[in-house]
Amino acid sequence: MDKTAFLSQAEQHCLRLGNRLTALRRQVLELVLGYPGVVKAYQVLADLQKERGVAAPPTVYRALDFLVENGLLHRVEALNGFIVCEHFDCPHEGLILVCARCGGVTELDATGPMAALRDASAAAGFAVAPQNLVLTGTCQSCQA
Amino acid sequence: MDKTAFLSQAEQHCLRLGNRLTALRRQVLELVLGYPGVVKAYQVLADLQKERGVAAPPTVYRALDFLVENGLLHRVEALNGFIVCEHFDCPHEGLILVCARCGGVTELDATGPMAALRDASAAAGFAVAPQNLVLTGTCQSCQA
DNA sequence: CTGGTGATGTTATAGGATAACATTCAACTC
DNA sequence: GAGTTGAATGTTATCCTATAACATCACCAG
Ligand SMILES: [Zn+2]
Ligand SMILES: [Zn+2]
Ligand SMILES: [Zn+2]
Ligand SMILES: [Zn+2]
Repeated sequence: MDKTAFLSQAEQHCLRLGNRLTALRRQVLELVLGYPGVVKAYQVLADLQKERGVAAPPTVYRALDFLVENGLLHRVEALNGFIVCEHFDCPHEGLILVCARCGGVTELDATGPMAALRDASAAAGFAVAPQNLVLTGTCQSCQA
Repeated sequence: MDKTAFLSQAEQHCLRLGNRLTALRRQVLELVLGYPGVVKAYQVLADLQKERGVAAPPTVYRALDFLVENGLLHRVEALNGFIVCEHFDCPHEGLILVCARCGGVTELDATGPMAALRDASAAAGFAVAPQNLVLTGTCQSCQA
């Protein structure tokens, strides 16, 4: 999907959820889209400052939080970063693989393994909520 | 296992790995043991300062890193915290279940499910690094 | 116009982690 | 015992990440 189409669909997606993809939020999403993999909040902030002149942390954090809440981004806790979700329109439990060396990201279907995790947790009385799984490691091209 | 026995076994465990559980490291481990769930580095730092008078962040971070490397603690990335590993003597990867309602934490051995995830990822050319899995959900007592 | 609501701007600070260098300690050699 | 070496710890400073608190603005309904 090309960038323009993605942004357009993202806007529709937000509307369906009853939220607005404002100019600022759209700009932030566009900046994140400019990276192949994981982006950090302060990186986006720096980019935003180049385009707008001024911007403070809360500006970018609020936009990023909005995008995460609306399913357009995933937060990668282990790396203090964010990645674009390529298929925000279909509800999914993705397996997100993040390369620790190049920052590249791959999403796999993890239905089977997730079910196994859910079963193991249920046996301990714990109800696992729907969520994405983020694993770090090394991608194919970074394996020496 | 009671605290003294745990510390004693932890010391033996480190020795087997060719490392030393020094007084400082032991003290930090003891402080973490004092908490039922997730502890943060700066909380440990504060405790350490109460007991020693002075202590700086690197002191506690180095000790925590050592304990993680030796399998006595797990780092919970998503929460910027650490938990004690109750079964450090058998190699495993933790499945850490965090209750969204009460904040309680349970650790399961996720070696099996992790192997499944690793296989699925390997099929995509991705080498998953050893790590803990953090899942959110609802614990038994919080399920109404 | 006016009040209310959501979004954004602004300032300041809290919270988490590490770099770089100095010092001390334990163990091993001579 | 003195000297040497590498690991561990102390110390200072700084960077990165994230949010609190409050002010302002844009928009729309009444
Ligand atoms: Zn996704
Ligand atoms: Zn890579
Ligand atoms: Zn464990
Ligand atoms: Zn609970």
